[in-house]
Amino acid sequence: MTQETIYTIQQVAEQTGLTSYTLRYYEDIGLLEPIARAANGHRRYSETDINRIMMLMKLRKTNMSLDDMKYFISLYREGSATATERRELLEAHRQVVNEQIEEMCEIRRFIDYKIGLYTEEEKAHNEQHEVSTIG
Amino acid sequence: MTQETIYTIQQVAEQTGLTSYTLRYYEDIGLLEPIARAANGHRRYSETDINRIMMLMKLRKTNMSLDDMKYFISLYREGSATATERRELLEAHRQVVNEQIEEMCEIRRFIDYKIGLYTEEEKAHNEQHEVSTIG
DNA sequence: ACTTGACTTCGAGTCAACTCGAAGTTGTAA
DNA sequence: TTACAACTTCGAGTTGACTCGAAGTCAAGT
Repeated sequence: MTQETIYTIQQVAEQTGLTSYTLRYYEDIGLLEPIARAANGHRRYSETDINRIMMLMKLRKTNMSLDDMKYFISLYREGSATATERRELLEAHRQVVNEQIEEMCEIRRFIDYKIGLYTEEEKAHNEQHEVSTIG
Repeated sequence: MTQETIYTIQQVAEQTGLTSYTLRYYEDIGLLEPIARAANGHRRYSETDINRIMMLMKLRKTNMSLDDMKYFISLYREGSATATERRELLEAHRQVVNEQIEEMCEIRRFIDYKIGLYTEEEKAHNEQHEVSTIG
């Protein structure tokens, strides 16, 4: 039995960037398994818990809702029988992520175009300024 | 003076995918200029209005807040003197968008990795199933 | 003349996702 | 032993971004 490193809620907050409020909230709504407790009742997070949190953060950052994440986690709890459905869910989500990336790239091109226009506008403005300085 | 095409709020809603509620809301909070009115007081959107809306939607989709968009628009109203600041804002936002894209791509790789694991898990599960079927 | 339907304003309500505060407990440090 | 900080639970409050409904106006169609 290997001795697993454990973390306090504050340590996890620092590591993940989530607040302790959010960590308790995620546990309350069932996104995290009930976290192990020290003798005094304080939470003690394992590496496994941290991994789960990291995974949730990745899904969150790609705009998956907490409800959808809850559903995914519920499948996870049901064990290996749900592996196919989980894979299908992930595949669907990958598609969503792909579309988001594609859209962002398109918008980036738009922003580049806009920046180009502004650069011209500034040039015009500066020339205007030059004239009024000269004239 | 060229005759510009004009649109009703419903037409704009259909074109943009925003609701008429949202269009009025954006105007209320100052993201859009006061929209021109027909004799009966109904809004009549110009191509210029539509372009502004499209731009706002792009910024929104890249997670710019309404408050930040309001600030950008306020600079826009102040005219060509603010061109430099607007360009700088857009450049900063492009950076934000770049980081979002980068992060999304990273998460996509993670999802791909996870899908790989599930595919293996499914294989194991199926072999297990085979054994119990045979046994 | 009258109904229908799309609009108008304005204030209030909703929703997701946190975020916080009060009141109480516990372990360490002065 | 007493102060202090970090935790605990639980319910309530906040924020951002809409979303809606009530009450009224107006033009067009029957």
